[in-house]
Amino acid sequence: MDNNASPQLESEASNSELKQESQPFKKRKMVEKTVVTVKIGENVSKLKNEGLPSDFWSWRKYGQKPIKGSPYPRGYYRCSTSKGCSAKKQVERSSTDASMLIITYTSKHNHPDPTTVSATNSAQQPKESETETIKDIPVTSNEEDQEHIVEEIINNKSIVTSTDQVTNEENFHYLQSPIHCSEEIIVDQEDPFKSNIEKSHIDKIDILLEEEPLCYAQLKNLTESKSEELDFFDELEELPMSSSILHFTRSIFSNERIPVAPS
DNA sequence: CGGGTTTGACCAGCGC
DNA sequence: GCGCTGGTCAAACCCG
Repeated sequence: MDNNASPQLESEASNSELKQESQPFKKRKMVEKTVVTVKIGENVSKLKNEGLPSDFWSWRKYGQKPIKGSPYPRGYYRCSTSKGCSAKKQVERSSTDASMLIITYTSKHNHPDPTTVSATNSAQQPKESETETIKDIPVTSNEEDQEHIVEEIINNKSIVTSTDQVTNEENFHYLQSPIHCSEEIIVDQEDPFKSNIEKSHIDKIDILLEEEPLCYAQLKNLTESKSEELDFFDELEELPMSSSILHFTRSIFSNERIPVAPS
């Protein structure tokens, strides 16, 4: 059934991977892989509860496995946006820091960005559904704008923290070929919002937030409700992405631009 | 009813 | 060669 299943991906422990289609001489390892480490806060779960998707792509979970050495299981997701899409992601919690999410993206989407498509279709109806339909339409056409904004921010070096020095824009090179890639992008959810954004890019974020007020409101409300924290960890194991995280990941992946830190 | 999640079984690579 | 472990499959179940 799943042909791409043959070149099974290895966990981040193995750095070299391969794409079976073009590299028949090896079986495992060498699939395009991008590891994104996301630091999460309590609010994350809340957003999820609101019905937001874990990503702007549609992901379908097809498996979950306990990982040796980690108390948390790893979830396996496949892109369900398009049938033939081989894009996958693995989501697990860091064994050392439960507040860290390790999201491993593998393969590429072989179809256009859904938000791009929808944006194209609806051309411009920026304010049409933005105000109240966020629950039903988690990804509005506005998000593309937000995406660009966030992407700008990223390119201006605010998101990527730990590898910041290495993966600066000039050092970014984007995955074009199925060569190796075991890189880590630390998306510290608190960092971009607290330190960098609040300071330097507050304006941009403001715009961003204005475009999606509910999202912002949620974020704020989330922090307030403590009882939800438990829920958070509970659900985390299944679907960990928050909208804010998704903003960052979107900005990173939507254009097939996967920053790779040279090893 | 369609799409997504859960979960046990199976398969295959890798290390010893 | 064998066992361990990670990755995938697929049937059953759940939910909107």
